[in-house]
Amino acid sequence: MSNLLAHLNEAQLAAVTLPAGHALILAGAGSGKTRVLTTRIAWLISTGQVSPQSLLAVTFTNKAAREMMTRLSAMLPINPRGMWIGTFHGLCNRMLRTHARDAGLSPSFQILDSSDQLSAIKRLLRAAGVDDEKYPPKNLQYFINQSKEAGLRAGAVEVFDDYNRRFVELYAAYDEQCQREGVVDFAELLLRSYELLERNQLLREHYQQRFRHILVDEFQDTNVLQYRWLKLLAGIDSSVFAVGDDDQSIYAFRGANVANMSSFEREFRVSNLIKLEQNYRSHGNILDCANALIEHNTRRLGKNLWTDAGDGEPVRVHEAFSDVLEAQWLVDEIRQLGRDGLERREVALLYRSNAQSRVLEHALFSAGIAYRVYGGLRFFERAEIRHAMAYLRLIDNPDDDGAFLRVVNFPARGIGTRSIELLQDAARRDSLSLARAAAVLTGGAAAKVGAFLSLVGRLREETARMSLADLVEHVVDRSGLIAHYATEKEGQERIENLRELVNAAVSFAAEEGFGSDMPASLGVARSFASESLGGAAPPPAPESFADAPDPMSDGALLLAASDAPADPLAVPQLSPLAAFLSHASLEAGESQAGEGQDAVQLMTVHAAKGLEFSAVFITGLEEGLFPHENSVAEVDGLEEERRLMYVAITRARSRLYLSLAQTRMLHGQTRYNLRSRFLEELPEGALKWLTPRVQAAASSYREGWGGAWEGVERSGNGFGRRGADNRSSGGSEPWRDTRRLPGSRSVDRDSDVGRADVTAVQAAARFDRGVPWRIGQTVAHARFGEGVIVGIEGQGADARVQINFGRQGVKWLALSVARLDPVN
DNA sequence: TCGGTTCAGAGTATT
DNA sequence: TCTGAACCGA
Repeated sequence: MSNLLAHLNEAQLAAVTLPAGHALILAGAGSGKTRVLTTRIAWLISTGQVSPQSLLAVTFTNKAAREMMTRLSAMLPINPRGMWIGTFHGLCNRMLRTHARDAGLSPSFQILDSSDQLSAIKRLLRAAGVDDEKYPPKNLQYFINQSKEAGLRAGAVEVFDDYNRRFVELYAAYDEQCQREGVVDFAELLLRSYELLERNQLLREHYQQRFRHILVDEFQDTNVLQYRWLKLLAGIDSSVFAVGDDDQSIYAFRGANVANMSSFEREFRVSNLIKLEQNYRSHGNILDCANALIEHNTRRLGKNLWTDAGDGEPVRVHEAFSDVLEAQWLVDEIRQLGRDGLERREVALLYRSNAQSRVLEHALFSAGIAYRVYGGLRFFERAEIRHAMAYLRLIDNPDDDGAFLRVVNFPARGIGTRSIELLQDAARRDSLSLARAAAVLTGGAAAKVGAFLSLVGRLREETARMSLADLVEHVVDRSGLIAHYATEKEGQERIENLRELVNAAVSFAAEEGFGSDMPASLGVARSFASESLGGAAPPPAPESFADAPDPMSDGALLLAASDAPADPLAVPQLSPLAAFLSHASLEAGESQAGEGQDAVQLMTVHAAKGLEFSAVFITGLEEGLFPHENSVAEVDGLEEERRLMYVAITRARSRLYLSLAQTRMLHGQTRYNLRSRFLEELPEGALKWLTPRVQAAASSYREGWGGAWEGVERSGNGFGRRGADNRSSGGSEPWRDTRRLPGSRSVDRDSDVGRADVTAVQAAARFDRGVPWRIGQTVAHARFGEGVIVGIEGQGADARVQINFGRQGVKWLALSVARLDPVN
């Protein structure tokens, strides 16, 4: 055990060995966060303070959960598989499977990923005859997920207008459809689990007493519902150990609520707050940049990274004329790093948005430098894999309409839209699944759909006693998918992927301890016989849960079973096939092969979170790009961008490069960007400019841009149609006022000044005329709260500003009336 | 049912 | 500029 705690610094040691009680660990970038978390678990177990069954650790990604388990099994002679370590969704899934009946679900419910969900919504809208122009499926999806993540069922969503009322109706209809089909979307996993605990006192108390220690990773990324779920799970005797970094909160846009950190501190009366500030990753100059930058944010919990590794090299800054030249410079620099002995995989190129990768890829490709781009299609998202999974889903559950529609005519069987529509009408009329409604069809359509159904039925029978791996292989071979792709020009890769799916099943079975003699459809969860999912007996609505928590229900018994450490099945009663299906939905798989390859790593800054590299290039440091123009108009948007920059900087171990381009091709237009304000926020002393640092930007930009600049001049003296002239504004450095403006100025060579240009220019003009507000500025209003100025119009007594108040909406306010106070 | 054309939109993303 | 989705004609 002393071994366990060796090499921990003082703060880490204190965190790891905290006595029971709630704790918040503010773990800076590179401060050994994961190490503290896993060592804490190992310490708790090895000192006998908690049994492995009485501990729950939750992360956001499967990768993080795996990492935790790997490290744990290296520290302790235990198998962490049976422990409650996993993602929020994974743990909720587990809980719902165990208590499916109490949760009003079939124990083998299937999980919809985002695109399954979107198809389900489109199907719903079509069935309901809803105008999808007026109610775009994507918007409804967003609405539903938002509501669920706020813990709101359709009945609980407040609406004030007809438009949103319709959304609520559709939300309710969507939930009904899911319930009917026995499927559950991601947000539902959490909400259902939350409701289960909330309504079932016995279950809640059981888990509250069971989980003495609850550990949460990346706490700053939790959303409202996840936080409430944790609150529900934590009993009087539980200790919640939350690890996070408010400065690395970069997921507000997908619902993360940093405020959970301070709520946690307050609501749990956290007495132990420990800051991990010693950084083991980066050299001093890099940390100086990170610290100085993040200082510009307000409302931080407060933290300062330090290292004893020395200053290291300066942070290099390079300003190129164009995006193409920026890429060219990167290539040269990467080559030089290679000559200095640095491996390719130790070099990362980071960018704010995916669109920026193309130029970089082009340059790397031309130079013959191996690279790997993160993101893109993941394994289980590939069309051929989705098709195969649909066959598997139908074998497991014939009532899965989504799966039915995906493959009823794939490979093509001559079943057209017409037949499908007939089928859907019948299904709706009699409240049947599509497969069950097929009986109503007549003629050729009946024969064709019948052939499909008997194919699925045959596959189900043939595989009934097969192991999971054999089943998957059988289905891949006999579904007709392989034969279909064999006829396609580029089908070979798809066939290989299908073979890979068989491999995935083999390793999944091995990991889960499914022997090759164990039938995959063990306890065949539902065949046509399972009426509970059909139309006849509707499953209990979630609202009815509270009725009957029978202390000796199946759930309670299963609970005991799952407590037994010897139980090889993490999830009782789930067939290997159903387990594989849920595994595939919860874990989309690797995005690309070739991970072991020695290649330069290209990714967005978001994707880089949690990673580290010897050399990091942060590219495109321009106003409008980074910070992104869309973010500047959002409440707290700029601060989130700054945190993003902070994350980017702290990825680097010894070498950090910052680069920008004066002109960039974006959306088919050449844009002329200003240098990112973030560069101005870094300490001069830590930087080394590789290109002349241009102080009086206007004059030398003019030289550098040549003709392009003249284009601007022609279109209106350089500052837009309204005639505001920077050179006549009288200031000694007129540019300084505009350079802080958000949005890049874009110029259409032939005609006129681009839209973004006009906005910036107008703002500049207003600024020059003494309107004391600028776009991007955060202001406070007595009634609407805080907002961000996104537009300025008019002058003097007529001046109006457009402000985005977030939830309160975007409003135009007359400056002569509204009282605004600057924030910051 | 497929293949070409047209059009809109273009920010970050895990489960 | 480029991509993906929607649409139309053969």
